[in-house]
Amino acid sequence: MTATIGSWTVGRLAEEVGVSSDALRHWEREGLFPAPERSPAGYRRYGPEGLDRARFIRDCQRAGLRLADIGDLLAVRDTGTCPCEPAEQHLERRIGELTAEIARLEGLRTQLTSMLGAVEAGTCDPPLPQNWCPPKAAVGGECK
Amino acid sequence: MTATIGSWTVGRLAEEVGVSSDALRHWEREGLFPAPERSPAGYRRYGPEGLDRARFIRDCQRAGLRLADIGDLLAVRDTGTCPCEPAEQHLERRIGELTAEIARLEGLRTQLTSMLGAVEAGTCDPPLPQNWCPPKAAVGGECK
DNA sequence: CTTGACCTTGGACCCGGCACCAAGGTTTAC
DNA sequence: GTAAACCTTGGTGCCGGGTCCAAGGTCAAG
Repeated sequence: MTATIGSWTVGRLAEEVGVSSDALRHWEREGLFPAPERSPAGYRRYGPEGLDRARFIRDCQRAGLRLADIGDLLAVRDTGTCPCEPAEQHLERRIGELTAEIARLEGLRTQLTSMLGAVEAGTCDPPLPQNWCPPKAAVGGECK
Repeated sequence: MTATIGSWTVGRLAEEVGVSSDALRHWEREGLFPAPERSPAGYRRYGPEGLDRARFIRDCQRAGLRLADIGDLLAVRDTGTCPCEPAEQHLERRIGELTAEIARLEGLRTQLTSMLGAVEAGTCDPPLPQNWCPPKAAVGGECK
């Protein structure tokens, strides 16, 4: 309430939170940050709530949430209530995404590993790139 | 050698390989594909080697390699020798990347899972976003 | 008072891998 | 012969999350 002039400029706030001032301005443009008060000269002036908000965004980002999702959470949070319910949904969705992505990457890694094994063994035709070797020489694969 | 007019147009080749004709043209622009012969009217005409090449690129992509890497492999392949050695390096590098990424995602998932657990349990202050709850109400966290 | 470090704005650019567009020429199927 | 379905080119747009830039105003230390 008290418009205590906590008085952080973008740069200071950015440093405090550990992000770039460009990032802070970007968040503002994206609607995650309400337009802060300005100094007579037009400099952004943030109070403690700006610090809190920036940290919240940063933490959510570290949790792998996207800015749009964070915006959802902030909207709830700004009503004065906990964003726990929507957070739950976002977390669940994100966990699902992570699980799928991990599975995909693991499958890929398995594939690559077997390819690598084949390459090292000198048998370089069966794995996925069936045609490692140029078509002409494709017969007697004296590879490697 | 024999300039057999295999005669695939971009569209046909694209369909045959299972990619878009835009993708084929893109690959050409990116230097992965040599400029093909042209029909009198200027249409791209691909022979069997185009088919082979497109499939090679597609397969490498499926293996998670980037176009730039595939370009490296093709350069070797075009000398008439197997791209096995460079492929080995790319594969190893890529496997390393995958391993790192998988580890990162798993860490993230663990974190999110514990956050989710906390949210469900109603204890929503300790996990990463320390301040789920708006600062004012931060005291008696009757969350959820 | 000067120097240098900060701040302002809008916009362009980056990564990767295309997708989509317009405006026009060509080929093919009926 | 004509309409549909293809092809050509160069260009812009998209996703996400910013970064970097120029040109200029402001503020603090010495």
